[in-house]
Amino acid sequence: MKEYDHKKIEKKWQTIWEKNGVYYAKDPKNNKSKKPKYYSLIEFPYPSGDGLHVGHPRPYIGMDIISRKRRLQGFNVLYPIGWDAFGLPTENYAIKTGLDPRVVTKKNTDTYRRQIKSLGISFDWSREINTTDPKYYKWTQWIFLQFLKKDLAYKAKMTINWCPKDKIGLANEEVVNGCCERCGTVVEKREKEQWMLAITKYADRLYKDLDDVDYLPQIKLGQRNWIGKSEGVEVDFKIVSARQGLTEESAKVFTTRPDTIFGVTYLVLAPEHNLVQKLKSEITNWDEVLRYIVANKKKTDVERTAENKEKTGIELKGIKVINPGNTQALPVWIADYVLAGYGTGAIMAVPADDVRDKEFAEKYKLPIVENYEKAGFEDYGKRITKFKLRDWIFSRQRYWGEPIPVINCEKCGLVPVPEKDLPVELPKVKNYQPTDSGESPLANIAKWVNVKCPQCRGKAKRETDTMPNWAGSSWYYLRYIDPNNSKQFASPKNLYYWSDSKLKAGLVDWYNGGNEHTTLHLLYSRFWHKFLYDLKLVPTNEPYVKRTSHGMILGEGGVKMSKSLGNVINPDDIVKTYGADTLRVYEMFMGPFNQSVAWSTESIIGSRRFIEKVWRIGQKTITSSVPRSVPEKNSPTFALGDKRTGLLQQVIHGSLNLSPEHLSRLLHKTIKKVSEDIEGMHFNTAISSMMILATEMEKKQNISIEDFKMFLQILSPFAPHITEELWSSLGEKKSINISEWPKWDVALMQNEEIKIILQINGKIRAEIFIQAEEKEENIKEKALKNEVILRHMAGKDVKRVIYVKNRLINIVV
RNA sequence: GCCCGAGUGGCGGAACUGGUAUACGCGCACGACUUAAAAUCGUGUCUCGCAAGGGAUGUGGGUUCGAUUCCCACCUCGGGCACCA
Repeated sequence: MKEYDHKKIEKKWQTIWEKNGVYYAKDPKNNKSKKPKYYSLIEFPYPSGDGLHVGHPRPYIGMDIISRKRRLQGFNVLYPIGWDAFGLPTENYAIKTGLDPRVVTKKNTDTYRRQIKSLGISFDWSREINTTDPKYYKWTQWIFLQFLKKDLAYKAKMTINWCPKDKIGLANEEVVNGCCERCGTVVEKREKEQWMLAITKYADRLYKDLDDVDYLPQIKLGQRNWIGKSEGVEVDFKIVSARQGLTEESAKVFTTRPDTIFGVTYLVLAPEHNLVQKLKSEITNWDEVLRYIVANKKKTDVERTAENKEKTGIELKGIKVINPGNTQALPVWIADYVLAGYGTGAIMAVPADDVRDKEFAEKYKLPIVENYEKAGFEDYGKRITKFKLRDWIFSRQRYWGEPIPVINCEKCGLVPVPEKDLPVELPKVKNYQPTDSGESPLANIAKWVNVKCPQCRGKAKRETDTMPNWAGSSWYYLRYIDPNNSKQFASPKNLYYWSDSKLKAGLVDWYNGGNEHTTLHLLYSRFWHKFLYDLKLVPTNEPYVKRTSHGMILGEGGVKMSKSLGNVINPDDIVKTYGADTLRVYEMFMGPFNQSVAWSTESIIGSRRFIEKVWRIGQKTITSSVPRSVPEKNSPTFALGDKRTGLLQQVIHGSLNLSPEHLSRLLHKTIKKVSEDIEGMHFNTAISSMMILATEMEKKQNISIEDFKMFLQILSPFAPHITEELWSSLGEKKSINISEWPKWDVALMQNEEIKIILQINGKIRAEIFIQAEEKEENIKEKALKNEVILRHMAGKDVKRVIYVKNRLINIVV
């Protein structure tokens, strides 16, 4: 018997697969097979310097199982990978070491590629992309220019987060609890011109079109919460001043509860509200008000949170507003609990019904009207829809990102870089540290910055801001479709081919990614896709037909795996000791795919034992085999996972030697279970059922080659190397990867006898066996005659007998 | 504070739309094989009880013939958002 040598087998097949290109997807021009297309996608990794840890491959393995199954089901599968390589860690590393980020990225992607390849994931490596490759980001810049053309990219003065120690502008994601993520210094606010993308123009569609896609419910909910749609009414409150009476001005208030208008006791404006400045001359306590506004503006995020969100405010004396509901004059306040950026920046306060208003009213002794009359929804204003979503701040003052392809001309203003001049390549610099002024390090490269204006040929300067690292990942799934196209980001022919046949529904058939990306990345890429759709550059309205997510792999003991905790497990070590197939099976077996699970090196051995068992059965089958078995009628039966009767237990533990019919029955049940479990990503239970089958196969003296091959096929997406090796040892000339997914035979699965549980008042007392087609009355009669049942029922009357088909009988006494 | 997810053996976890709770795996104990060890195989492994039988799915209620599953209240943990009117 041949020894199972995972190193030899895995290396052998990985080399053969790569040489033969078995996992290459076929594009329409070289595809004559008429196979339907299937596009499965994982979130392409950020290649960090630490290399892969065991958590990274989990989604790759999950989608690999889906992709491999699809190939066996006869699809032309596109399962690509690339690198989302722009970003902070590489840049920070460059600042620290002075190394060129390009060199660092090359080194990191080489490591990642080698590690991922060692796991036998069926990626189409011929389509590998890298967001930092000028040939790639040419098109990221090109799409930006299209946004600019449509006025969806614009510049605006924005308050940004500024780290005074690092002298650098921070993205919101880089601010943790009001402090700089890198050095922990309290972040200040600074006004700066920023590039913005008008995602809010798409808010309604991004919200509504979720109805048409197949995302997990919690993912849809995450998107909806983030977009934050609320339906309400805009109500006008006329302003009266003590000096001149009724004014021309009115305060517009947005409310989702216009019915509470009779409960309004005061009005609150955000301190930044422009009405405050407009009414300056009418406000009798202006000095005091101005002091409050200035003090409030100075506050950092840290101070605001540290104050435990105690609401503060000040009354605007000398002015009142008229409640359109009951013409009552109400006081007007400004307060920090009203946000300038949402709604109209003004609220009508109903302290009886709103906890925040109540808290404020109690603090400042404002009136509270309980038990007021409710109004109709639209009686005092017009219906309006408001979104929480803000426009996307699209510029970063960083080096390692796509340069924004715009030129600032003294005469012409902002001029887009002509498309023929793309890409605007990142120049090499000596120092990656940002400048004191908060500009990107690119601002220091005079040779690169100073250019001629493309319009007037006069003196001009390049935009030195770069794009956020969300940019390259907002459209990468489109580039895989045509990765080497130098004329377009992808050809219409390829785009059309890889789109869902129903069109509009989406393009990627199944996209799996992390929960942490279900808001931003998913929303951004949907936004870009819809924009490209409006330009008729992509054939579908949505990018992803289906979206699922995976849970993280945590370190031993359930804490996050991190370098600082020293609990990082490198997959290289596991592959070396146990093999890629074992690692794959273990990662899928350890727990539900969509939940976080703690790593346990101790438990891997179980998966390795299973793989070895498969190997032993394989060796046995190769040397001696029997023809395919046919089940006999009336043979004893059992169900998967049925332990109570002890029958399966006896089977598993060998005290009962299973007939070939049983094996066949169990095999077909397992085929069904595995086929269905893969679709629901219940990989753990799929493996469990194959373990049961393998245990039983090992008990058998002889297994038919046909049966064993079917087992290998359903196992192959999980453990591709060992199954390919055994498949070829059984004389197959073609790869198991292009064989046909086995179908379960319902006739072979059926049990002749069914076990029925007998309960009295819901308590289990006994069990009986019935024939598959037996009549209900007969079954009930049998149950009532059962010895154990009679004993328990002595002296009691039967009130009801409940029969659940093929399951149980409950006798109520 | 709000939203989402989750609480089941020593551990990771099973249980389809309310119908045999603890599948599968790890660990542990004992046994077989072995000079021995490893590997492998076998037996056992929620709990009380000699048994018949009873009790257990975070806690307390409810609905039901029957609840891990549905409803209400609460507790704990994980994740997200932070005054969104």
